[in-house]
Amino acid sequence: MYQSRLPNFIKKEFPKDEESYNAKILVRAGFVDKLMAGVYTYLPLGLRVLEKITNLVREEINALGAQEIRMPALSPKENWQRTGRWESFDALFKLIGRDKKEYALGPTHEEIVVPLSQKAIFSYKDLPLALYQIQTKFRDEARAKAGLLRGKEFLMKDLYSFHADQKDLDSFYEKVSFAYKRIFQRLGLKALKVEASGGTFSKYSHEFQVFLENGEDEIVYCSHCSFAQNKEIFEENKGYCPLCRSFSLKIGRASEVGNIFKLGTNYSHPFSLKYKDKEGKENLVLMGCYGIGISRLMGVLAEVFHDQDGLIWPANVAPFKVHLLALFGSNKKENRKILERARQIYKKLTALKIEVLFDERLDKSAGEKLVESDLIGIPLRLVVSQKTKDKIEFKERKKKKAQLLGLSSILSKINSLK
RNA sequence: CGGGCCGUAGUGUAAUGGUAGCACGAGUCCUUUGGGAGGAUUUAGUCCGAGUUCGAAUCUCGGCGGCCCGACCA
Repeated sequence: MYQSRLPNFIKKEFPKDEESYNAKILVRAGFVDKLMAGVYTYLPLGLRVLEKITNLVREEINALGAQEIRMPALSPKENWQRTGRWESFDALFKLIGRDKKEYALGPTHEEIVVPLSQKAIFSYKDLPLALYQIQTKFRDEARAKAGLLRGKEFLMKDLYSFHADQKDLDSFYEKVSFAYKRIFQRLGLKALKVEASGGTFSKYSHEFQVFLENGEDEIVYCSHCSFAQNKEIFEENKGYCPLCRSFSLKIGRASEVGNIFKLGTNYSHPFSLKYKDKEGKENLVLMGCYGIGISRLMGVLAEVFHDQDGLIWPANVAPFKVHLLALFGSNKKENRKILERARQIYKKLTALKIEVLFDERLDKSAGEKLVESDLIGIPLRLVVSQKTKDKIEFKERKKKKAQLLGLSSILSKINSLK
């Protein structure tokens, strides 16, 4: 991609109306634009990151044998009345159509997926079933906060599973848990699996929490064993770990990037979602639901991976793998050569399906290009200039030192990045 | 939803109640080019509404909006 084609949303200063780091840097570096509190536009660079995360999540969820669907964001009041959540779901966005009918904008989709699955679940032979979607969610939050960490409109992966018996639900729940661990691991995040309240309907739940200064949750965990609980359910004792009994309990702030629930029959019951077993007897379907906040993850990644100069994206979600800069001098003839060399490199890399952002802009100074490159945070930077002669300067965003290399050794460096 | 802080060109900032200024950006021209280049020139602003006052960006009230703390967050 030629950088001259990118609309330039990069700012010289941090926005004054944001305080959380992820909001400040993502706005400044031109990844997102704020439309209103808790609602952001994803600009070209930001959308690329969002889709990288989306695809990574999709891969792992597909590997569970789940089927992707896309449910509507708009849904009728009746479905929500059926479960009582028209009244009880505080953050439900409600609207009225010209037909005077009332609708909800989906904050989560149990009310939609249950009647949907009813059309495909009749017998024990139709189970288990797992459906998921990656879709924009709406929640009328009392307070949007911390940039992408809590928005009124956000991207979420929501998976719903359907089972004939508890054992099957339990084993699928564990499989999802492992898939989640893989997802966060691939994103370079240390996510702690934490016991949490099941909320109004469910007794059991686990959250996946990433330690962050400005995370919303407080986590009690043991530095000695695997004990970890959300502070909201932690019961005070004499200071030792309830699991391993060592005095190694710690507390930390974290942001919830995923959660998994065993819903049991809480949603199949109001919709009478049943299947016939081998004896022809009708039973309620057991359900689980599993969410990952995709856009929140993008905010968390910005919070975790940066330095004073800007973002440092992990390679597998970076908007591009390589940032190729052509730095020009005063000599026009020389500049033409530099541009030509850079263009050759760009062509070779793109022919190898390597994603390259090519800063070939003539009207930007070398300094500005370098500063912007650091802000954007693409993992590898290549520079062609008068200084590099017939070599190419290679630098990893996360490292201090650059080195001059030939194209072939640069190619092997890029390949080893993966 | 309670509390606090705050709203000035696109961005970031200044202006005792007394001429709304500066920098960056953007447009044009020239010179520049390895860490946000320089000159010339143009462009663009006091969130909205009322009040106090000879005079309001500044004081008062109301609204709207943003951030933060808390409550809330199946």
